[in-house]
Amino acid sequence: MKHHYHYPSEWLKHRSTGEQVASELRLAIISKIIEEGDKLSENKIAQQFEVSRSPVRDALKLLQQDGLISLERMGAVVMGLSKANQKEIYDIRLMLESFVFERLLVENNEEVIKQLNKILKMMTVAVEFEDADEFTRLDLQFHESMITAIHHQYIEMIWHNLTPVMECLVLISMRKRMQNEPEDFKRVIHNHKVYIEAIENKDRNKMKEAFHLNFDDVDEQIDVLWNSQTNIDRK
Amino acid sequence: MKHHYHYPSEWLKHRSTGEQVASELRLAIISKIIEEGDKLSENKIAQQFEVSRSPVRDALKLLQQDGLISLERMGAVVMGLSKANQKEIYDIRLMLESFVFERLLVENNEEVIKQLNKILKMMTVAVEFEDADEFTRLDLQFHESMITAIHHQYIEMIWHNLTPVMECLVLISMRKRMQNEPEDFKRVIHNHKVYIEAIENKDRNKMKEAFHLNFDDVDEQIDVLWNSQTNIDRK
DNA sequence: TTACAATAACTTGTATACAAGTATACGAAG
DNA sequence: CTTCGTATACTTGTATACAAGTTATTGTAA
Repeated sequence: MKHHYHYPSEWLKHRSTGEQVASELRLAIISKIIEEGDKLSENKIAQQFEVSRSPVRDALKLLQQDGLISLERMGAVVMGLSKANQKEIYDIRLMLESFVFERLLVENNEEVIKQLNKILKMMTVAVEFEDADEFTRLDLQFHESMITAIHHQYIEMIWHNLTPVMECLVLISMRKRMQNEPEDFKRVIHNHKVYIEAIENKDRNKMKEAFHLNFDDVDEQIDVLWNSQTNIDRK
Repeated sequence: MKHHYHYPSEWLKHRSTGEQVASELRLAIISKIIEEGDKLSENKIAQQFEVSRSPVRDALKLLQQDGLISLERMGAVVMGLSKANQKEIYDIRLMLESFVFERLLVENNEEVIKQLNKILKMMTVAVEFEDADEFTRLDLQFHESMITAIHHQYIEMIWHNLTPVMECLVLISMRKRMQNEPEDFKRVIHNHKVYIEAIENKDRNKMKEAFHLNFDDVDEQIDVLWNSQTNIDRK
C-alpha cells in the first residue's frame, strides 16, 4: 500500500489495509485536503493507494460511521467536519465524561488515579521530546482510561466510535501547537491535572472546571486551525 | 437469499443483502437462538443464507458494531446481549433523551408535538389490528422523531448505532405482549402521551416520569422474556 | 497410553470478475 | 438552439479466486 498523507505510520501497524486507508483518508478529510462535496470513487481510491477495492470498501464504511462521508448510489460524497460538528463532538464528550464522573464518584478509583498519573507523566516526557504524535496518543489514552474505568460497554462503544475523528482533531491541533506555541502544553498538562484532582477529591465543581478548561481550550484553537492547513503536503 | 428467522420481511426490503443477513442474525442472537460463545464462520453463514461471503462479511461487521459479536482471528464469537447490557442501553437512552429534552425546552417544538401525536395515533391503530411489528416500528419512530428534532448530528449517530439492537428488543417484547398481555398496550400508549405532555408543557418532572414509565416498563419485561423464547422456531 | 510432528481442513484478508444500474456526453431530429 | 434518445463510461453490490495463517486431527514413535 502506498501512503499519501501525514498520518503517523507507527499507528498504522497491526491494522488491516482497510483501516489504514480509512485512517489516511480521515486525516485528509478533517485537514480539508479532501474537501466537502468531493466525490470519492472506490476504484480511484483503490488505484491511488494501490490496493484492491475490497479494503477500500471497508475504509469507506468506516468513514461513513465517522459521519465524514455519505455512501450514495453513485460515489461517496464527502461531508467533511464543520465547526458545528466539532462543537457537537464536544457535546458528546461532555455528556460521556459527565456520566463517567458520576459513576467514578461512587466507586473506588485508586487504580484509575494511578493510571492517569502515569499517563500524565508520560505526557510530560512527550512534550520534553517535542513528540506531538505521541502526546496525542497519550491524551486520548488519558480520557479513555477514565472511561474504561467504569466498565460500561455501551459508553465505551460510543467513545470508540468517536475516537477516530477525535484522534485526528487532537493530532492536528497538537502538531500545530508543537510547532508554533510549544509553551501551550504546560497548560494542557495542567488541565489534565485538574481532572485527576477532581476525581481524587470527588469534587464536582473541579470536574466542571476541568471540562471547561479542556474543551474550551480546543474550541479556541479551531479557528486558527483551518487557516493553517496549507503546510500539510498534498500527495 | 434464504430467510431463516422471524425478522419482519417487510423491513428487509430496500436493504442490501448484508444488512438483511445482519438483521436476521441480530434477532437470532438477541433471541438467544444463537447462543453466547457460539462461533460464526463466514463460509457457513454464507451457505446457510445462500449468498456469497461478501455480504456476510458486511453483516458480521454490522453485528460487531452492535457489540453482539467479536471479530477474532478465527471466527466471530457471539457475545450475546446480557441483562446488564440491556440496562446499559437504557442508560444511554436516558442520557440521549435527557439531552434532547433539554434542547427541546429552549426550542420551538410545535412541529415535533404534531409529529408525535400523529405517530401516537398510528400506534393506537396498530394495536387495534394487533400488529406488533408495526407497533414496534412506530414506537422507535416516536423516539427518533424527538431526537431528530434538535438537529444534532452526533446525537442522531449514537441513536442510529443503538437502533438495530433496540429494534430487536422492542420487537420481541411487543410480539410477546401482543400474544399474552394485549391490554398492556394501553399503558404503553399512555406512557408516550406523558412524553408529549412533558414536551408540550416543558415540564422536567413530567419528563422524568415519562422516562421512568417507559424504561422501567421494559425492564420488568426482560426477566419474563428470556424464559419465553422457545416459541420462536429454529431454522 | 502419551507425546509430538506433519498434514489436512479450516479461518480470514485481499484481489479480481461479473452483473445491474446510473449519469453523462454526444448526436440527430424538431 | 433546444430537446430527446441512445450509447458509453462509470458506479456499486455480489460472487469467486487465491494467499497467508491457524487449528485440529491423525498417525507415528517412544
